[in-house]
Amino acid sequence: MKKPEPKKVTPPSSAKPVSVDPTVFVPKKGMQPIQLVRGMRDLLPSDAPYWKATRDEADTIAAAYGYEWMETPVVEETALFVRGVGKITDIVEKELYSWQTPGGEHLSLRPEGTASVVRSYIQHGMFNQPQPVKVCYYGPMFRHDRPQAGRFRQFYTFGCECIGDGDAVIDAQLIIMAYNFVKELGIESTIKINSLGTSESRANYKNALVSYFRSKRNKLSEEDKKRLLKNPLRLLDSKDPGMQELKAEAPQMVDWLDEESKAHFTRVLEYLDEVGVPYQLDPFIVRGLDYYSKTVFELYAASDDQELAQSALGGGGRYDGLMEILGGRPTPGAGFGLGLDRIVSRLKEKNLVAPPSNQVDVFLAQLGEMGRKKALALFEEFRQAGVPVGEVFAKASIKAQMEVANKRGAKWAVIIGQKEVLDGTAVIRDMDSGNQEIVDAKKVVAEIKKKLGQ
RNA sequence: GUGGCUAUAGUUUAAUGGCAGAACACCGCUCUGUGGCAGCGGUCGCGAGGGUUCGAUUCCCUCUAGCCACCCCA
Repeated sequence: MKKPEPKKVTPPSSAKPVSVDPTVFVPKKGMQPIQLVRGMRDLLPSDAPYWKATRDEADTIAAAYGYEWMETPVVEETALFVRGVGKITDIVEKELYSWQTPGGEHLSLRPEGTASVVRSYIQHGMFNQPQPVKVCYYGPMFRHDRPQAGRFRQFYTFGCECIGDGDAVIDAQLIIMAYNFVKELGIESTIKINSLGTSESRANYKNALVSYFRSKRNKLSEEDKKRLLKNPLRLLDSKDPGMQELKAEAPQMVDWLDEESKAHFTRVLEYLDEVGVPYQLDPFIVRGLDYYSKTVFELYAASDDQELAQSALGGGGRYDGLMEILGGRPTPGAGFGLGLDRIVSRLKEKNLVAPPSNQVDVFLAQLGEMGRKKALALFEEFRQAGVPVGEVFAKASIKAQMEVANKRGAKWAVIIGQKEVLDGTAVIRDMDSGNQEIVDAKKVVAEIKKKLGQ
């Protein structure tokens, strides 16, 4: 941890002695304002409706499929991710935000959600609950990747995990959920799906793959040679033009799947067919996290959306071995994570959500200190009566307040000035016609309710 | 992390080796207890640092950030 450098303050020599508190930051002229940290971003009020729509849909879909909300901390022991996600993965090797505390703990900001949920499942003995345990979460993840459009160092994920049952129907239903989530928001997507088999069959396949590519080693690019050593499965995803021919003749994962994984995969696909959720088999989907087994899938924005950068919206799969890796009893699990930043940016670009609105039907304006006091109290009356009212009490001039009332689309303005306070009345102005009527201050709320048809 | 492109007001942008302009937005006035329309006025800017030059927003270098491709994926 870096300690903040103490601020040095040197008083000008000619100045008369001034007592300067060195712990107080003294602003200087022409000082640069502090900027966002690289890869971070502000979610502004103008984006709020899009995030709200996304959040609401997440709640709706989770509830519909019987998933309960939970939240794990943003900070975890580094070991959780090293063991869970895998030591030899990009996420852990180069994208983890890690540090050591003064107390000597090795901590990291979470790069994904599954490892934490599984940790929590073990720690809170959730295996004693009816299985499977179905939970969802919604929150920020951190990866120290190079930022780009649609790729931030802090990004938001909606994830669902189903732990405690290994049936293929669970894999299928998770995929259906992810697909429906974006579909119901108005985004067409494509599912790419593959099976990695069990860790044994995957290991066998990996060996076959390595020996195949080793024999062609001289034809590999430098990047691919590295992959051969580190993560041979990723060779299948290489975009190196010279690789296409080699890839075509390479051993296929399907041929190395054990019988059980093969049957499992077939059932997943059958279930998807049954529901009519479209998918593409893609042997190159291998996922960048080590914990996956059997089913893996990724969700991409449909082709007409691909002019937008970063079309991958999310992904997931089965992780039957993860529980043991993290020290729990053998328990199957499966889940997915969806990138909300990317989903929100599509909602915006396609105008799928009503733009931000601060419209109100009724606006409360005041004049003079007495009027302001009365209006402040009247505002509370309206609020308790459940009538949304706009106000800018901070502005003194009636003119400025009427401007705001107009901007916010108010149909009626309620005006209280000195005179009204003394008379115990209020003015109700029809903003369309400009007609005004004077009513008893005690009856304003009822009167407005009547006008609103409530 | 590697390579490339870019950086002018809150936003979208124009021009220029010699005073940096516009539109929208914001604030105010015309209208001192009343909004929309109109007219007028105002605030705010060359990402940071260095170099070349009489003079740099403009040319060069470094840094920073964004974007694009790779790497990966959310």
